Amino acid sequence: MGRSPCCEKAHTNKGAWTKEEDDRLITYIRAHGEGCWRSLPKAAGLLRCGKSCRLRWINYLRPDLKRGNFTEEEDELIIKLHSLLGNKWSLIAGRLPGRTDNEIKNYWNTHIRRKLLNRGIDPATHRPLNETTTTPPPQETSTTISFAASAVKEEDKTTTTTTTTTTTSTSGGSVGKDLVVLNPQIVVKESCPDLNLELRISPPYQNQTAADQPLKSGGRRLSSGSGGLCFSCSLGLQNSKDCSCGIIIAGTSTTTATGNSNINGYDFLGLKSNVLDYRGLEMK
DNA sequence: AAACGAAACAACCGCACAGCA
DNA sequence: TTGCTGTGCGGTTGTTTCGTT
Repeated sequence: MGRSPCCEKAHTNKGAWTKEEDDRLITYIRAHGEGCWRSLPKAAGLLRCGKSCRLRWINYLRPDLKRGNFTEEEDELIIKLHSLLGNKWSLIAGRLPGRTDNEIKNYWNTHIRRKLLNRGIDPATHRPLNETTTTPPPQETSTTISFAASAVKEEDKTTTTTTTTTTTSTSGGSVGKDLVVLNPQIVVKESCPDLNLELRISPPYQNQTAADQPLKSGGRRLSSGSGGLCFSCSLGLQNSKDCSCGIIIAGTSTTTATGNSNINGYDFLGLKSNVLDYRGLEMK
């Protein structure tokens, strides 16, 4: 028995959305909230596929979207994130408030790719173009963000650590990650100075926001950047006045409100001065 | 002003993942 | 354990807009 189609294609509109359709969708979601996309079109009186409604809402109708041109800071941030994450547009979007994965993907393909090529950089590998024939691209090798070196040093300082190394690989571009877990609340600071991409394994934080709640079902949402930290902290912006998770910084380590130690504190892209405004961002 | 090509943007499609019965 | 379902993601395609001749 095959899977039922997400919608009755014969009776659904396709193509550009009309103002009336947008209004219907907005009105319905304001009244009933997001979710249950399959049944939403019928309930909202829309002749659209549920997936289409979801896409329209997420990419264009959500009230927290930032429209308009990308800034130079956003450009550079996207480039850095792409060099580490590959074509993980949703993850990249998660670090750019008000931007959607689709928007970033399009922007990458139309602007940044060309920008990098003009700089003589291969947009796929982030290496100089004349190196790409001799050096395998990161997607296929271990452009692993190796945290092992710093982990060893950190390990010297503690006798109760366990080291877990995981490497993930995906078809679209892999992100190798040596994740060193010291205890359920501590992840060793990676040696990469620019980006805080740590994944935490920790008990649920009591003051979770809606965005930190687990998915009701399905999806591939990753938990990086959540796990009890506010978004400022997930970006390494613990000094930010916008920090809302109660992390107290002491030197190069932090202590959370629950008393757990945290390694942290480097200047994420030099953004401790809030070059980018991440206020109000919710991880998707 | 018209034709054409390139660029930019919007939307669709197929697949993968996670939750649940 | 397995299959179904709902949802999210990345790649691709279609459409519109802009610039040039």
